[in-house]
Amino acid sequence: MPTDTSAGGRSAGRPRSTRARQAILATALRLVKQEGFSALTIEGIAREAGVGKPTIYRWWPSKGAIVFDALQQYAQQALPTPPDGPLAEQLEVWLKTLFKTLNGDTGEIVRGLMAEAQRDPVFAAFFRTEFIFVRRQPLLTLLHEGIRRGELPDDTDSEVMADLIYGAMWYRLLAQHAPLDEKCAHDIVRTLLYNYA
Amino acid sequence: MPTDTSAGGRSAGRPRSTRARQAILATALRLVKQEGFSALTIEGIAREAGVGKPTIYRWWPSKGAIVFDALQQYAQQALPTPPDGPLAEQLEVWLKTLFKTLNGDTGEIVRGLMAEAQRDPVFAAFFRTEFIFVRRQPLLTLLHEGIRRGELPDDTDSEVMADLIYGAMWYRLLAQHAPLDEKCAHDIVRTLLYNYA
Amino acid sequence: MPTDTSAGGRSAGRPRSTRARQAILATALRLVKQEGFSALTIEGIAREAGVGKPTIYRWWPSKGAIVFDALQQYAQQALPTPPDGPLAEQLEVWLKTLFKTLNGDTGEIVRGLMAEAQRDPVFAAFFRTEFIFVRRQPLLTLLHEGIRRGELPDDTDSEVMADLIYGAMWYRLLAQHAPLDEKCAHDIVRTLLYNYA
Amino acid sequence: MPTDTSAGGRSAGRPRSTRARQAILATALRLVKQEGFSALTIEGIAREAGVGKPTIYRWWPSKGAIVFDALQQYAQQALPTPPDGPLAEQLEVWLKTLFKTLNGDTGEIVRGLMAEAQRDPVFAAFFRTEFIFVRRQPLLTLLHEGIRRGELPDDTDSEVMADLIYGAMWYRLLAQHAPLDEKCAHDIVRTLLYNYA
DNA sequence: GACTAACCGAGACGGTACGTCCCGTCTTAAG
DNA sequence: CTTAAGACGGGACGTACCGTCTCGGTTAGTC
Repeated sequence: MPTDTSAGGRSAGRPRSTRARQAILATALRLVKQEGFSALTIEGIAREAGVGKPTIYRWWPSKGAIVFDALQQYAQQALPTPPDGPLAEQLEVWLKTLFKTLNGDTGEIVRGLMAEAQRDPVFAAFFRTEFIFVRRQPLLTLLHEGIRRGELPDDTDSEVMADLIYGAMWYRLLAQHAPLDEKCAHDIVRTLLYNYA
Repeated sequence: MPTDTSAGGRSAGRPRSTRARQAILATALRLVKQEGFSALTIEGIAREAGVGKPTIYRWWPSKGAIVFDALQQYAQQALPTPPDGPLAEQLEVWLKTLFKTLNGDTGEIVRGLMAEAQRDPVFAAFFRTEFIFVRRQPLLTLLHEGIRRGELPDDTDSEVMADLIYGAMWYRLLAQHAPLDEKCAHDIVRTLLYNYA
Repeated sequence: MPTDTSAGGRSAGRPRSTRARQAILATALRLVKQEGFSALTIEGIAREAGVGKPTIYRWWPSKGAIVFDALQQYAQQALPTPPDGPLAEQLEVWLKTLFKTLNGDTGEIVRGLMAEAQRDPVFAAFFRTEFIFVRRQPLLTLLHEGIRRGELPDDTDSEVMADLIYGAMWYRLLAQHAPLDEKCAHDIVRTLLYNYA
Repeated sequence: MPTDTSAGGRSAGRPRSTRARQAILATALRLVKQEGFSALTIEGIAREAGVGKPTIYRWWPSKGAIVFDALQQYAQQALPTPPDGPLAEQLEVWLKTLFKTLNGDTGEIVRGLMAEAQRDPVFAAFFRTEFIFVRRQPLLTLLHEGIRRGELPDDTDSEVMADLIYGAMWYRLLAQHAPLDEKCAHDIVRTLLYNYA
């Protein structure tokens, strides 16, 4: 999280152990996949990673922060921008890719992070800034370009549009009342862009 | 949750104490308001309610179940069906009422319940059935009638429409990146029903 | 302890810092007075003295060794030999002086050192040699002279006599069941030398 | 320590587990013999005794308190009063018995307790009352009777006499500069009662 | 009106994890 | 070659809750 591994202006002292950092992140990732986010404990990570607990607390303030970092490494490649084309098509492609990654360990992890944000206000702020807003941006860009190209009305509120799209995703992810499949991606776009499609 | 207060087919013995049940729910509600969902503990409820821990475990399987029951008592009246009128208007009124209740203790509680559902699969199933689906129903009804009245295209997928609407709500509630205010309610409806408004 | 401050046969390199040594001993003394021996930590000394932990470990093997050195500096002047006179009088004067120094920080430190010796056999050996035996010597000398002068029977076992005198002191110091005051000094001498006084 | 195992006026609740209490004391005793007092940890006792840490903390405030209780069970029989006879003889017999028990595990334990008393003022008070004073009493009684019988001068200060005797014992026990053997017992008595022996 | 079964409060139990402190060792750059 | 700095693996600390258990004591029905 504030895991500044770059030496920065540091002048003296033993440098931070890369081995420890990697072991912690890898172990956290492994355990969260195996046992689920809520069964993950800092004690457990330390034990399995062969690392002292204080080493973890020195660098991460909470379980959520560790898992967030682990996830960044795990799925570091940003979602690819969809190829040029009609907005509806771009959105659909983009959503299908997104949903695919969420139908696996990533989905489970992301659900856990959102749950953690409900119980830890400090992590919530971090999560909002570093996850929610970061992931919203490409979608907003896509929408803005759609507006510019005249595929959406000039007065479209792209923020609300983004809330509708990402909202549907989170809702299905968290409530698990329906799958995040290709049909879902298609239907969302079709419903939102009905009269433009 | 399985809070079967009716004696059922039980034959004899001391009946369940109403006092204990009420004390537990009231205390849970008070504590969750005071300290937040994640600070709530069964131990704490028992202590403050003057009740033995086993009495709680006898009747509720988890913290989430208690809070769910407490919430049902607290806000038992269902959201009133909006008066007849154009769908866009009905939706907007309905959303505004809904958002108003979520900007308070109820919002905090509901966030906690959703977070709890991420960590407890048993509670998740219960929550989905008794909360998610139950709350979706009135919205679906509203949408179906809109379709019937020709205010929405015949082939509108009301399920996806509900996902978009409720999704936006949950997304803002959980990510807290923007408020659930009257403008939000208005914008959601306007964006979704753009060409019909 | 093995605080060999003389450069010895060392050949080159940065010489040992006098500043560090003095800072460590002074800080240790200050902290042990402020917080007590058992609250003293090497980490704390390093922090307060502005010194690296390894610097401490390089020169002292244990907490006890540091405090011992600090005490030596603090109360370096040996107890003055009492003026000539009857043995009983000499002993009483000597004990009164001794007890006075023990009713203060020195007492607390010495108690801590003895406690430390119970848990660290290496320090125990050092403490026995450098403290216990060193402090016994003047008393034994006094007793030997008393015997020589005929104030004690020829066959007096001065070792046991020293055990009785120092034993009473340690016992009161450690068990704290009675004060180490002037009356105590007087009574010890009177009781031991009853028929000679 | 306040280990009131008797039910007392208790009215409700699961009764204290005798098994747990015995396992804790037995394990503590075993470990203190094996590893020494300072290597003993509450965590270790809990682990080896198959007991939860909180169960220990519920009943004993500190490591010292546990070991004290364990010692009481281990060596519960009081030192037998020596048979009638001349005071010197009684004292010598009594001391020899006492020293014998201290040349073994008991001595190690008692040393640890005294060291613990130096670092924990609460335990120190307890130890003084329940150990120091309790053990002094029989010695004082012996001395009083000696005075009554005229074997010691009427104005003998039995408290100081007790300090000398017990002091020598503690001094040798803690400083380990000389053994607590039969010769020592004999010499102490002979030196103290020189002109009466 | 006694019986009796299920309930109640209380609270101890074996556990697990928490987050902190300090240990003694190590690895740096600076002097 | 020492120093200040500070990270490291490790281990114990004392606390909070977990969910289970075992009590003695109510409290209705049912016999």
